[in-house]
Amino acid sequence: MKFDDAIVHATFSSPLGTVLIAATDKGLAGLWFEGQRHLPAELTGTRVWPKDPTHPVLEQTVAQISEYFAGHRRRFDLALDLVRGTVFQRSVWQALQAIPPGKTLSYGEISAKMGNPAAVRAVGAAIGRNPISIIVPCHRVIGASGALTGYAGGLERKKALLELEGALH
Amino acid sequence: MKFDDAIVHATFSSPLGTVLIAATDKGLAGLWFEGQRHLPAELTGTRVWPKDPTHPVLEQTVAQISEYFAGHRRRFDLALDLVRGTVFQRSVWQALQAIPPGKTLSYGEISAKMGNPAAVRAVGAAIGRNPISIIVPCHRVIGASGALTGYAGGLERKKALLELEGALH
DNA sequence: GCCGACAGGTCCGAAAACGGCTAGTTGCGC
DNA sequence: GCGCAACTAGCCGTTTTCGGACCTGTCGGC
Repeated sequence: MKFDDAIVHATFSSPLGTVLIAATDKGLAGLWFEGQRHLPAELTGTRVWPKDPTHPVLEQTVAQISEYFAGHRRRFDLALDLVRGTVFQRSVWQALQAIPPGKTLSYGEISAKMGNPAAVRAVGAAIGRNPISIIVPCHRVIGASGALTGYAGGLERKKALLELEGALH
Repeated sequence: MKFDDAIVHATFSSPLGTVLIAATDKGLAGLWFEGQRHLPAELTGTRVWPKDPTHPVLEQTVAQISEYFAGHRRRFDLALDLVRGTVFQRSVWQALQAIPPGKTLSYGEISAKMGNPAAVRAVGAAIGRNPISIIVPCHRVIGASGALTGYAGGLERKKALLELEGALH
């Protein structure tokens, strides 16, 4: 995944560990947990983005995420910069945003809704590459059997997020 | 067991407890005691059949069963819809209808009559799935030793039915 | 470029488990 | 010896369970 536009980042701590966020002038471009998988190359490599905690989008993000973890917010109001990724991935991420808080869907239901029921594994792979955790709610997708099945940030975090939203039990 | 055709149901009370009956336009399709085993999924699940106590077949059934329990009737004159079930099950249910009231057969005798003497346990399993109790007289089949051995509606009911028909002692 | 791995799910066949049994064999007590 | 209970091992259709095969888009490695 490439980030050609001017991009800045910041970090803050959450109940689920340190969180790194990145934004362009178009909006929030990424939100990753510490140690999660499928991080963009810029985060693991030598080249880094400039740090700028005063960026308006990043400040809004920190505020809304804090409200979210405090249980005072369920939906987010943020400009998102989701230009990157393949056509297929973007359509998956778009489908994710249609899942309301407190509800879950299965990978199969997502692929069916996208008109390609057989692309279940591909959907799983694309969800795993979702750059904006929590806000693009990839954690609301679980296995058809009800098992949590996987999460780039670790199953513990997925479980915690779903419990926070009241989607379990 | 599937019930694809249009089907309606009704309930009535008998000396042996509440009875549920179901019918299609082809005839009586089911008669179950309250709480008996091997109920069709439609009765235990969320999906239910429409209720229609005025259905001709159901009215006839209620009338004839009442006469039966009053001791004024031994044979039934009803159209039966026994299309469902496997080939083997249907042949077993057919064999049951050949047992006259007041008489009993053993599971082994049934399987022998069907030309497959070794299929005794299979016969027992099929009899347990008989959808139309009383009228398809599964209660007239007892163990080779004379023991009642089993009944989906409970051994007490089996015993009561056989006593009513004068098949005991 | 080709290959293999994935945050899954469906289908199909094989295998095992499960019964409303029963004849045969023990192991008792008389 | 005899009778009776308890156990056993086959019997057979059905149901359930389980394991592969296959599908699909991307990405990382060769």
